[in-house]
Amino acid sequence: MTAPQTPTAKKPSRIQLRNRKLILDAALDVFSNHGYRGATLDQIAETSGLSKPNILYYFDGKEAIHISLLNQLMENWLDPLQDMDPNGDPLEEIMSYIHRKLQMSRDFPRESRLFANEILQGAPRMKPHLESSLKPLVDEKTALMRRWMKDGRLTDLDPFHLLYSVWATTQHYADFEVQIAVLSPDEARPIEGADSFLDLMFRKLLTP
Amino acid sequence: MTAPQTPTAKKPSRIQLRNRKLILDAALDVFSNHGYRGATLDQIAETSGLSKPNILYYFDGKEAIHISLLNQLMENWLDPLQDMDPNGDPLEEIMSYIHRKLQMSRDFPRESRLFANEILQGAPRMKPHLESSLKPLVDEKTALMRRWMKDGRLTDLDPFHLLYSVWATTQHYADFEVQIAVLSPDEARPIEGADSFLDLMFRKLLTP
DNA sequence: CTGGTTTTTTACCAATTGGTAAAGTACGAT
DNA sequence: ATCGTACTTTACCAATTGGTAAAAAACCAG
Repeated sequence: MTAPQTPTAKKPSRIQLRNRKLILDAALDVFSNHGYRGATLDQIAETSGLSKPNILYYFDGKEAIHISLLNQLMENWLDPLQDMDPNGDPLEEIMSYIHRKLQMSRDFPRESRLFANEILQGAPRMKPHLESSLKPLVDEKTALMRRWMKDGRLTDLDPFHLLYSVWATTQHYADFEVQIAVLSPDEARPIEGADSFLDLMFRKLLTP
Repeated sequence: MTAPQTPTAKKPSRIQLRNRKLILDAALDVFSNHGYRGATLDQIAETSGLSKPNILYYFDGKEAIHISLLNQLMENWLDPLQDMDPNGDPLEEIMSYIHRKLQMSRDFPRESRLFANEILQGAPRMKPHLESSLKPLVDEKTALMRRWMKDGRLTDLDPFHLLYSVWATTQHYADFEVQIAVLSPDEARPIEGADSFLDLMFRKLLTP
């Protein structure tokens, strides 16, 4: 038999587990900073501390690494929206979604930028995922919001644009971090300020 | 004397004018879709209809083309903010800024993505510009907004985060166009909907 | 310790990429 | 028409990039 390549083997060895993690972490660094085409295997090799052929022993190629990262990302990315609870209080459900999204921009900026890069460049490797995973979830949650609105428990709004504006404002702090760092007053902690600003903004929007 | 290279000559000929425009337009296409490192001179050559050496006759290299685009971009980009009038009505000044920004996302999505790509990748070629051009302007306009707030003519808010949220929500429609196209109901015209949604959102935010 | 398996290194490619030299072609003022 | 200049093409590089073959080293069950 040939090498394990993609998760082929039943029992990934200790070494395999460690090295895959090393590679994916380095790749996340590189891809999120340069985009797919701007990233090189040599950079990933150097960042991970492994040799290039060694990296290709664990992954089928550059694209396979990228796809692996995107798959991994998609799972965590959808979590907060998934958690929006039909039985909760509408306003508070949405507000807590917003806060979680902002937290993710703070804690996982590389992931946010990886995603932004992929979408910016036309989502060549992720469009199928968007259609198969994200769209159904968004359809479900926009329907939920519409029900809340019809029942008079939430201000009437286009739920799609509401989602877009949440994504835009929260992810902005990760994706445009450099710009924000240049512009914000030196003593400011942008994300902290964003938390209370966005809370105010969306509360006003969602309250009659 | 050697070739004109960078705007060296006093009188750019008709041909020079046409070809420079061809090149920059093609380069805008390519850079905005693939980012700096992902773009190739060959792609720009093919898109523009000129040969690669011919392109290098008009520009000093790949980087020079990119820089030229960014410079050009910066001018138009700052216009709407520049136009925010200290003598106008605060609420209407800000609202019309928002609408102009959204219009630009609709009419110049490539420019928006070029900018987003550059910032996402750490603004290696634009950070100086951000500091020298954008920052002073932002400082001026945030000061203006603060004056409006102190005079009780505008709701009290952090003017930086207000700006960030305007940029985020408007540019999102250009930068994440693919995602929005996948998610939005087939018959929807996203940007039209955005116009009234953002109008409502920011009016509510800026009104007591 | 030993023999097979997994992991890593060494030594390479072929293709692509940004860029150049120099010869050839078109232009436009006289 | 013609001559100097501006423009374009042809024919190349050298460096980088994704990827491979195969030997060498490390690992580990018995």
